[in-house]
Amino acid sequence: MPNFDNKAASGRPTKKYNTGAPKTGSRSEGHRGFHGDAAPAKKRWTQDDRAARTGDRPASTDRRPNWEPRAERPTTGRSERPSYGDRAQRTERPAYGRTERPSYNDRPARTERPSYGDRPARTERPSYNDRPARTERPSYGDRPQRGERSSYNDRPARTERPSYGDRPARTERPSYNDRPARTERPSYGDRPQRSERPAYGDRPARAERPSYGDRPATNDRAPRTERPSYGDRPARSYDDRPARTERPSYGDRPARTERPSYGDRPARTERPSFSDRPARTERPSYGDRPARTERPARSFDDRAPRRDSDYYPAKHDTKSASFAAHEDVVLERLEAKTITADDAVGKTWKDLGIGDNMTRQLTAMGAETPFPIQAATIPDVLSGKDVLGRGKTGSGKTIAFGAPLVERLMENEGGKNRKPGRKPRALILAPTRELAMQIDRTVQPIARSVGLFTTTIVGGVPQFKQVSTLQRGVDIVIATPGRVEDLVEQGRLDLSEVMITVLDEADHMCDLGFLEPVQRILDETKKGGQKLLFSATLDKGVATLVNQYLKNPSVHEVAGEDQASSTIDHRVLLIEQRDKGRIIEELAGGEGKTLIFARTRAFAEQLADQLEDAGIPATSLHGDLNQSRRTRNLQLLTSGRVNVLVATDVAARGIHVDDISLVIQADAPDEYKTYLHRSGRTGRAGKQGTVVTLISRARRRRMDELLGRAEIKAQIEPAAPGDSVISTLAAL
DNA sequence: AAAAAAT
Repeated sequence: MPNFDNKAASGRPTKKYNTGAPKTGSRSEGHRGFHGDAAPAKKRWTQDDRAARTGDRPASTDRRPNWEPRAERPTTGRSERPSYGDRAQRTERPAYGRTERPSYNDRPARTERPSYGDRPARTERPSYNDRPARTERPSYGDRPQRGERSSYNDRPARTERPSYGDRPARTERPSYNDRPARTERPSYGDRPQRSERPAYGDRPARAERPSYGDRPATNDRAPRTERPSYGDRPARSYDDRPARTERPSYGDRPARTERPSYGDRPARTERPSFSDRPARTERPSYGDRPARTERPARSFDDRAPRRDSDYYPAKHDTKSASFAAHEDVVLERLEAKTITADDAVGKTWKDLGIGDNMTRQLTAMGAETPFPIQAATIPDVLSGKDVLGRGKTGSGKTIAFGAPLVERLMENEGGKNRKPGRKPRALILAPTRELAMQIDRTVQPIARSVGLFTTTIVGGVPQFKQVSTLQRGVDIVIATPGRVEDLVEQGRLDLSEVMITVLDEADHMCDLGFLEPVQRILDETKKGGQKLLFSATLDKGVATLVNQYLKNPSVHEVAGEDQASSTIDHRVLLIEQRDKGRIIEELAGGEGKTLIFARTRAFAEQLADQLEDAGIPATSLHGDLNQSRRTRNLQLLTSGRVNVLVATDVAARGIHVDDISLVIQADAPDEYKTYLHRSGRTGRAGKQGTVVTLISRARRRRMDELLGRAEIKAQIEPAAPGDSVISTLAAL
């Protein structure tokens, strides 16, 4: 059972409804609702009974959430007060609620949260706003799931669904009376950009408002320096400003985008992280950006040593002699402390410095003796050194950093710091939520065996549970970057005591889109803290972080564990594009568990649908699904209720599912590292696995080159639907 | 293109 389920079960009280009137018919004295022999026979209500009753008793009473005081309900009769019951039935209503994100209403009450007033405005950070809003993207989240249509438990919670058109206006509703009035509430740095918001239809008409038409243009306003700087002014939150209607209209000001943005103002030296980086739109986009070496150093990155342009060769510059030379240098560094599998033979956990309790736990988890990568890295981690660890997919990296990390926290703590609200002392970052949760499943029992606590801090899931766990006190945080940043900014996660930081899939965490958040997070951790970087494809791409944050790291990898010695059979099928669907159907129809990789979410979803239509139970995993569905769909494959999962690269790295016998790459990867990670989902723990990559003939050359980089020997052959090659592969 | 925060 996934541990986050454990937590859900052990943690906070669940919402209780129906706490009001006792039900009649209790059988014994002393129970509420006991009527003795006089108890009236239970009668089912007919439609007519119900209709007759609704006049004096609002039907929705019983569904009153317990936070809504009954006494404050409007006194108006039901007929005047539209209730939930008057809303159209589900099927009649328009398909709202596409996004299914936790709504405002699910979040902790405002008053429980710290003021947001003094944190930097959201617009200063590169945001996810750059990608199309969820509602603009095809959403697969709320469709009835393939094969699961019977259950409506998954539909969005009531409060998440819109269609509130006929509800009383916000201010008239009693339930929100106790929340601060708008002007008292903290600033919503995260609200949509002005230009995205609807017009201010409800503010006073212009003629009634003081006109600012004559006001000098923005640029003529008092120069910035004379005004309080947003950065260092003392908690002058937006709370202090006058209520909206009292404020001057901004209608005449230039549109926001024309005004000097926060991003333009000089960097705040006091608060280097979370604020100084350039706005995303100012940064070159991925497509346009020059090769790494040509990019100017990021403006906020002054501490980083200036990059030597030769040191980071362009990605595809294989023919350059200097590249080869440098790569050798880097590889040499990385291989400096290679150990062979033989070196680990006969080593015990105790030999490596792992204590008895943890050893018992590790043994119980099936890790009776250390794997080579664990034998290699654990002593150095325990000695407090920064470590780079490279072990092939499925070689046991999680325990390689997890076990010594827990051991170090133990030693460092001396059993003293178990106070509620203690700050976390270790942080493990992963690129996907599923991976973070999987790591927690491994690390949590190890930590618990010595009385330490972990929590996952990932997005896509309500914050509340995470925050209250943090408040209770946690020693190890296992997280994805976005939510960590969010909570840090909210002041609800303090990383200043983090003495060990692990980057799992470290090379990926250095890719565009991850690197800068990771840098900001690392900046929040304790100065001089230990850093551990692990990946199956650890390469020079991590040099940026290594130079910036690591001190004399020791580098470990395990020799003799290259792809050649792996248990994976690599096949490439040259196919006609139009045959792809058919061939995938034939391949996926086999007995064993099959994981199919598609390049886009839409294609992943389409393929899953297609397989279902062809009578092959399949499910999907990609970023267009809400988190509960992602978790569940992955669970469907793990549990074996479904044998085929179609995923984007969200599932490429780190995800462990037992006994995947076939990996199909419906779209070939662009990067050899992606190939290695995808194929690493099979052939785990010494088992046999097959990877089939479908390509068009036009891609043959690129594929050859990619396989060369991955150091993989694959059989490449043409194939068409119905060919025996395909059925042979499918049967495996 | 995907992923990582919501609204």
